[in-house]
Amino acid sequence: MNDVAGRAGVSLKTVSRVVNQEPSVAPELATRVRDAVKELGYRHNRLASSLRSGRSTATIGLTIEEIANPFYASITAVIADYAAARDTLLITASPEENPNDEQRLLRDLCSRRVDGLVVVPASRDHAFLREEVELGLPVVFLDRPAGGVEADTVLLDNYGGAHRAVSDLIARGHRDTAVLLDRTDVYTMRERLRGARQAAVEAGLGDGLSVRGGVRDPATAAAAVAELLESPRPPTAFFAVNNRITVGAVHQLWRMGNDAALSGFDDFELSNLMPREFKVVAYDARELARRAVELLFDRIGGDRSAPHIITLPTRLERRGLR
Amino acid sequence: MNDVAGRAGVSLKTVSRVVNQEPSVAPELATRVRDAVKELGYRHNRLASSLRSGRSTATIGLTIEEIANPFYASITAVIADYAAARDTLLITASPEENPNDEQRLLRDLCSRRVDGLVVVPASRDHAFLREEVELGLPVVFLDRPAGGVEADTVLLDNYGGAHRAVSDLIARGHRDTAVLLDRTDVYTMRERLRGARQAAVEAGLGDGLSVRGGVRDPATAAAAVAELLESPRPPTAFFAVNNRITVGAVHQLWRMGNDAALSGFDDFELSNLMPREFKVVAYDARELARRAVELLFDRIGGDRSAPHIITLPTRLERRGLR
DNA sequence: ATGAAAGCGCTAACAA
DNA sequence: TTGTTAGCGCTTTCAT
Repeated sequence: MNDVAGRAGVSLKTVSRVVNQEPSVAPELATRVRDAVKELGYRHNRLASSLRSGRSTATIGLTIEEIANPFYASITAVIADYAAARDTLLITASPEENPNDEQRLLRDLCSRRVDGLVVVPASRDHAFLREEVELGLPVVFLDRPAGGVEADTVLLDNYGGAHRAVSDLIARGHRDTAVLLDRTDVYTMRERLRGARQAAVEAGLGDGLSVRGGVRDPATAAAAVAELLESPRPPTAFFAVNNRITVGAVHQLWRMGNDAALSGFDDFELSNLMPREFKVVAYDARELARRAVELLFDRIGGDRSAPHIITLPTRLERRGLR
Repeated sequence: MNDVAGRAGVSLKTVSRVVNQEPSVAPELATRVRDAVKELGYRHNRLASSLRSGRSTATIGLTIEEIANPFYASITAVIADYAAARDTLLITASPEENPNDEQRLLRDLCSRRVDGLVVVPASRDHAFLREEVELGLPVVFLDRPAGGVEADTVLLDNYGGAHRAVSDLIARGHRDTAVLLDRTDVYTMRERLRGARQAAVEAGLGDGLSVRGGVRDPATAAAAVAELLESPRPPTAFFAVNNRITVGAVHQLWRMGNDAALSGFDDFELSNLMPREFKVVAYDARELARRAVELLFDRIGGDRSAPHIITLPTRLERRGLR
C-alpha cells in the first residue's frame, strides 16, 4: 500500500480509501491510485484488514463427517449456500469420527477467528468449546448433541422415527423383527435402537426383537440378512438403522426372492427405483441444515437468547418399485 | 499476549515462545505463562501470526459446483482429506455456474492469502487469475479447462468416453440413436456430444444420430424418452450425457417395458440395482481429485515445472439387474 | 535463555 | 477531502 501511495503521489490512507471504495475520494486521485494498483500488481490483504479493523473475518467453520456421504453433502451444500448469500466463506473439515482430530480442528478454526461454527459432533465431550461459547462464539451443533456445553442444537427425531417404523412392522403382524445395527458409539444409532426396542416392549414383544450388530455397509448387511433368513427361526421383518444397510438388505431380499418386510432409517436417492417394496424413515436433511445455519447467523447477528434445542420430525414412507 | 506477559512476569516474547512451543524456555517460566494463559482466557490469533511471519496460512481454496451432487461431493471429500493430512484447512465455495460469482469468490480467496486453489471452472475466462498464477499462486483446474491462463489441469476423457459408448451402440446394430443432452454451455457436455457425433460419423451414420437438448433432470429425461419412443420413427438406442438423465431414461424405459438400448455418461451409486440393463461410461472421480490435489501440493511445495494437462480414462461398463 | 524494538499490512481516530 | 499517527496481535531481529 505504501508503494502504491508513493507511485500515485498520495498518502497511504487514500489508497486504503480507494481500495475500500469509500466515496469521499476525488475521482482524479482515485484513478491515479487504481492505475498504480495495476502497475504494481498490488493485492489487498483481508487478513491484515480484519486484524486491524476488528471486524469479522466473514468466515464460518463446519466440522462434519464424510463429506462424500449424500446426507452430509447436502448439509454442506445448504450451509455453503446460506453463507454465500451473506458474503461469508465456509471452511469445512472432517474429523472422521476422531475426537482428537475434532478438538484440534475446532481449536484451529477458533484461532483463525471464524465468526461461528457448525459442529457435527465426533465426540461426546465438547467442554473445550465451552469457554469459546461463553466468550460469545456462536456455535450450533448439528445431528448429534454436544457434551459439556450448552449451545444451539438441531437434531432429528431418531427415537421417534425408529419407534414408528417398528410399531408399523408389528401392526402389520410381524412377531419376529431383526434390527440391523451399525455401531453403537454414535448417538443417532443409539437413539434409533432405543426407539426400536421401546416399540417392541410397548407391544409386549420385547423378545421378538433381535439385534444384529456390526453391520457396517451394504455387503455386510446383505450377508447378515442371508444368514438370519437361513437360521432356525428366521425373522419375518427387518429394521435397518441407516440407508447403507437398507440398500444391502433390499438387494439381498430381492436376490433371494424373499418377501420379508423391510423398513430402514434414512431415505436415499433412487429409493423409488429399488426392485422391491420397503419403507423408509424419511426426513428433510436440507431443513436440518437450514435450521442450524439460521440459528448460527441469528447468533452472529447478535441474538443472545437461551440456547435452542430443535428436534425435526420424520415420516414413514413407502419406497421401491411396485 | 501483553496481558499474559504482565501476569506471568515475563516479556511478551517469552509468551510467544511458549505459545509456539519453542524449546528454549525455562520450564518454570513456561508454567507461569501457561497458567496466565488459562487464567486470562488468552486465545492465540493465527491471522496475526501469519501476517507477521509471512509464513503460509495453511489454507487452500476450492470453487466447485453443487456440493450436494455426489460427483462433486466425492471430489470435495478427497481434497479435504488430502489437505487435512497436511494440516491445511479447506475453504469451499460454489459459484453455481455464475461467472461473476466465480470471479468474486476467487478474488476473495486470493485476498485471504490461500496457499493454493483448486478450481472447477464456471466460466470460460480466467484471465483475471493469470496475474496471480504468474505471481506464483498455485492453481489447478479440475474437470473443465481454464480460459486465458496456463495452469495445471486435470480432465476426464469426455470425448473418448462418449465416442466409445456410441460406437458400442452402433456395433450392437443400432442405426437410430437419440442423444439426451443437457446444456451445451458446459465444456464436459460439449465434449460428450462431440464424441457421440464423431462416432456416428465414423460409422457412416451421421444421420442416424438425433440430438434432444434441454434435458435437465430425471423427469424431463423420462418425458423425452416417452415422446421419442412414440414418434413416427422411434430410436432403438439412447445415449444420456449424464447420470441424472440416465436415471430418468432407465425409469421410463422400465415403465414402458421398452427394450431400447441405453448407455449413459457417469456411473452412480446403486446403478447395479436399477431395474433393467444399461451401460455407463464410468471413471474414477476420486482419482480425478487426487491427481488435482497432488499437483496442487507439489506446486505449494515449490515445483515450478511447466503446467501439466492430465486426461483420465473412462471405461464402458454394464449396469442394472439382469 | 530472555527481552526490547521494529514492523507485517492494514484501518481507526483524529487533525488539517 | 486528504493526511498523520497509532496500533490490531503477532513474530522477527538483534541485543543482552
